[in-house]
Amino acid sequence: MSEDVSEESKPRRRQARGERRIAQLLQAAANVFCTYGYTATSTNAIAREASVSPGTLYQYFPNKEAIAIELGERLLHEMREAHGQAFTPGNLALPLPELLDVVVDPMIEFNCENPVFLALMHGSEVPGRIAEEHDALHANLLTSVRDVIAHFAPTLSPEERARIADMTFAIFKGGLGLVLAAPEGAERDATIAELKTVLLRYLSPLVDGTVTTTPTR
Amino acid sequence: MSEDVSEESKPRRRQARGERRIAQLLQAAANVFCTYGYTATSTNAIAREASVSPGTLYQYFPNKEAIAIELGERLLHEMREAHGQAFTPGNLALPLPELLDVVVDPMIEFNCENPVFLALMHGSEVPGRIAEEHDALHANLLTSVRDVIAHFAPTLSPEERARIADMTFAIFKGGLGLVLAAPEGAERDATIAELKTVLLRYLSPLVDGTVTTTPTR
DNA sequence: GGCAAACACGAGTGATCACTCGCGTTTCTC
DNA sequence: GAGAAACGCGAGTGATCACTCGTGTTTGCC
Repeated sequence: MSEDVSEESKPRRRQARGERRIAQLLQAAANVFCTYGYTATSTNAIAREASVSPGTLYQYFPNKEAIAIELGERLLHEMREAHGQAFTPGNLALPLPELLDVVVDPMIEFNCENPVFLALMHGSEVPGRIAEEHDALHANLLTSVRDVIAHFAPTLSPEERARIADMTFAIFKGGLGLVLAAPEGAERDATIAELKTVLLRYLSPLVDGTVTTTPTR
Repeated sequence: MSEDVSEESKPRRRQARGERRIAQLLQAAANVFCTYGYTATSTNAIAREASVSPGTLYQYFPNKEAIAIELGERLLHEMREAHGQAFTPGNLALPLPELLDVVVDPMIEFNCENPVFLALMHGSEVPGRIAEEHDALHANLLTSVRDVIAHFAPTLSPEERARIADMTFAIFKGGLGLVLAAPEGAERDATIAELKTVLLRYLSPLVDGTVTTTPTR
């Protein structure tokens, strides 16, 4: 109450060693979450992966959920940085194929380098807090996609735009799973190209002014 | 060894009441698996959902995994029945839009009526046995899709066909999630129609004899 | 009706998990 | 270099879970 603290009510001073331990523990948690999922992962397993005692783990995190939350928040922060520039208004002037590159590539790269992100954000087994933040991110991304669609196809009704945005994002998520499953290298690149082909064929008719009815017939 | 049994080594005679209990327990298991996921579901919770004591549950299933396996096998069996006729050679003669209807509709209907199927087959938290059977089904479906693609686009290389089949299936899975998330009724129907539009726009160029390079430009 | 077997129960059991505590070590501050 | 505080440890604790067992009830069969 009357304390003079800058950030929180608990003025816990961290040493450099502590920060390193936290990073090490989060990295270990990411590994085991990735392999076994959140629920099936024990805190002792995280500590073991980090070559640290259970007591040490609990010096930095009050409980198991807090580990996932901190990990999720850091990933979310990185994610926002990585994709934040993708939807800048300047990119709206790009033609569709180039816009797809600009938006899809950083998203895929992020998920390739942080596979735990999908593992954490996906299951219904994750703690409520993570799910909430994921929903918020999801909603943000959907809004951006809707805006892009509104820019390319202003004549569509809001319902149709929403449906197309949902579908576009669902396609991306499905393709992202394929990309992550593919071995790195030429095969992964080909899968990424294929995903862009899908999106392009789906969205191209909108740009050309056509309505949503069946094309090429 | 020397016993005269018709089906298994344990000639356990089931009464009608027992069969009813099994169905009741599997239904209860489906409900809780759907809500909380396999790992986070306790056997006591399943018994409680079925209004039955834990001891009764273990009279019919040797362990928790066996419940999921039996449930999975029954679903897999239903699924094979539901989709078995979809890929019959006769349907190959259909034009693409009608073929899509014939294949996609029963698949979606099955998953709408058995949402636990996706829940069980999806997570990396499921017991190994379920994952194996799911992989087998997945491989079967992919082979069927590959065959259809080979029929419509015989000039493509096997690698390209495999990639396109993978992508087609990934799109379907992504769209299926959307369909299940949509409220039943007009909105769900519209989502299904949109999913078919995606698949049609993606696959149409193959039928027209075009190669995989970017279209409409 | 009477016997055997299937069915049903629910308190109990051992294992495992998230989490704690007391104590020893390292690092910071003066 | 001395005191304080952060760090580190790992055996321990209570809760929960998968699963069992002894006992009582219902059902099928003669």
